[in-house]
Amino acid sequence: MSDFLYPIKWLSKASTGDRVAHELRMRIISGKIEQGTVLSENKLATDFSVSRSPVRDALKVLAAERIIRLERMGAVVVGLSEKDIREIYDVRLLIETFVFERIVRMERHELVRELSKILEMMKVAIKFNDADEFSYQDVLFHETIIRSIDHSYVSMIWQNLKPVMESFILLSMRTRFEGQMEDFDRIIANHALYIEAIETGDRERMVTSLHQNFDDVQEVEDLWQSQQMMTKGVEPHD
Amino acid sequence: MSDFLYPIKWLSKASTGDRVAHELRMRIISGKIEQGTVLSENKLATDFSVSRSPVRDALKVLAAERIIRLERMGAVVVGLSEKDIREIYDVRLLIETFVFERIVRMERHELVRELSKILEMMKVAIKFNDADEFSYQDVLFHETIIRSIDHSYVSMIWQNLKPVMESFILLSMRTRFEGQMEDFDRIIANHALYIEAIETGDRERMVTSLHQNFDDVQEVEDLWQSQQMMTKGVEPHD
DNA sequence: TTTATACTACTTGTATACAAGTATACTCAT
DNA sequence: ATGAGTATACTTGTATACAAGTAGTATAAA
Repeated sequence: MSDFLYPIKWLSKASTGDRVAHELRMRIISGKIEQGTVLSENKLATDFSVSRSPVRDALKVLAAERIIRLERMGAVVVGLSEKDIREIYDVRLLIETFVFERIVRMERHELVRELSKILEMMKVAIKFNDADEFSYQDVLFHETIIRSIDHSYVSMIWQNLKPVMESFILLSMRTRFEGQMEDFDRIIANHALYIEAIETGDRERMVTSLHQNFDDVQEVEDLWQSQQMMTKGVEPHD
Repeated sequence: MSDFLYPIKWLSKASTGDRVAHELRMRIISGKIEQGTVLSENKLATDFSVSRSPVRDALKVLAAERIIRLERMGAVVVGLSEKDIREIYDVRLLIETFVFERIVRMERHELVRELSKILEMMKVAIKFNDADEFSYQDVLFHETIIRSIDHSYVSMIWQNLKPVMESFILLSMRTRFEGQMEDFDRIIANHALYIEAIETGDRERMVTSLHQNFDDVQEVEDLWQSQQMMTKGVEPHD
C-alpha cells in the first residue's frame, strides 16, 4: 500500500504504531476509508506490511479519538460527522476560554513573542504555498497558547483533540491552498487579533477571534464535505 | 501478588489489560507504589502473573491519564499531586458548567428521575456502610449528567478523567467511611441541591453545588494526603 | 587514581504463535 | 423447502520470541 496522506517527514522518529495511526486517521477523516467499513487487524497488518502489534496499538488510539469503534468482530469506522466537528470546536472554545482567563493573570510577554513568531511562519508558509507547513504552524499556535498555562489536565484534553484536529486542518488547508488563497488573509488577520487580545488582556477581542475562527471553519465545512465525497462518495452522515 | 485494591466485582468482564490498569492505578494513587518508582514491563508481568502484552496496554492507558510517564527505559510513576487534583476539578467544573447550559435547554424530567434514583442508591450505600458502592454511585451520578447531553467530545473528556477520579473517590470514601460518617449528610444534601438546580434550571444553585462539592474535596484532601503517606510514607510532592 | 573500552543485564518495539470465541455457510434430515 | 446442527474461516486477546538499543559496571591500561 502506497500513497500516504500524512506527511512522512512528521513521522521521522515515530514508532510503527504511530505511523499506522496517523495514516489511518488521515484516510478515515478524508473519507478515503468510508464510514461503516469494518477493519480487521490482520488485514491492516498485511496492507501496511507490519505485524498486528503496532496495528492493535493504532486501533486503540483511534478508538480513544472516537473515529473508530472497537467491537467484538472488527473495528468499525465512524469517521467525523458535521456534528463531531462542531463538538470539537465546542471543546476548543471551552478550553481556550479557560486558558485565556489564566493567561491574562500571567506575565505573557514571552508567549506573545512566541505566537508572533509562529504567525510569521504561517505567512511564509502561505508565500511558499506549503499547506502542510501552514497547518503545522496553525496547530502549533493553539497548542502554544494552551500549554502556556501549565495545566496538565487541560493539556491532556488538548492532546486527545489534537490528532483529529490536525488531520482535519491538514485536509482543509490542502484544499484551500488550491483556489481559496484569499481566505488566508482573513485567517492571518484573525490570528493577529488573537495575539492582540492576549497582549492587551481583552477578553472581548479574544472571544471575537475565537468565533471568527469557528465561523471560518464552518464555512470551509461544506467545501470539505464535498471534497470528502469526491474522494470516495456517498455518506449522508448523522 | 495478592491483595487487590480495586473491587474485583467491577472487573467481571474486563480484559487482563484492564484489570492490570485498574489495579496499578489504585496502587499508584493510593501511594502504595511510590512516586518516582520505575516500572518495568517484565517485572509487572511476572508480578501480576501475566504476559507483557496486557501490561503494555495498561501502561499506555495510565500514561494517557498522566499518572505515569513512559520513558526510554521504564515507566516512571508520577502519581497525583495536590495540583493535579485541583486541576481535575477545574476540568470537571468546566465541563459540568458547559453541560448544565445545555441541560437547561432540554427536556430534563427523565434525567432528574434517574439522578434521584442514584441519590437513593447512595443513601442505601451509606446505610449499609458500603464505601465502594457509594463511590460507584457517586461517579455514576456525574457521568449520568454529563452523558445526558449526548456530546461525544465532552464524553471523551469525561472518559479520560473518570478512571483517575474513580480511584481517588474510592480511596477517599473508604477512609471517610471509617470515622467521618457525618460528612455524608453534607454530600447527600449537596447532590440533592444539584438535582434541584437541574430541575429548576437555576444556574446559581448549580454553581453553588459544584463549588461545595469542590470544597468538600479540598477538605478531604489533607486527610487523604496523610492517609496516603501512612500507606507507604514520604513524598512531599510538588 | 583515572580514563577508556567492552561487557552484561537490562529495557522497549515488533513479530509470531497459540487459544478461545463468533458469524457464515453448508450439509443433512425432516 | 425448511430447519437444526456442524464445519470452517474468520475474529480478537494473550503469550512468547526476537532484535535493537541503553545504562551502568567492571576491567584493563596508563
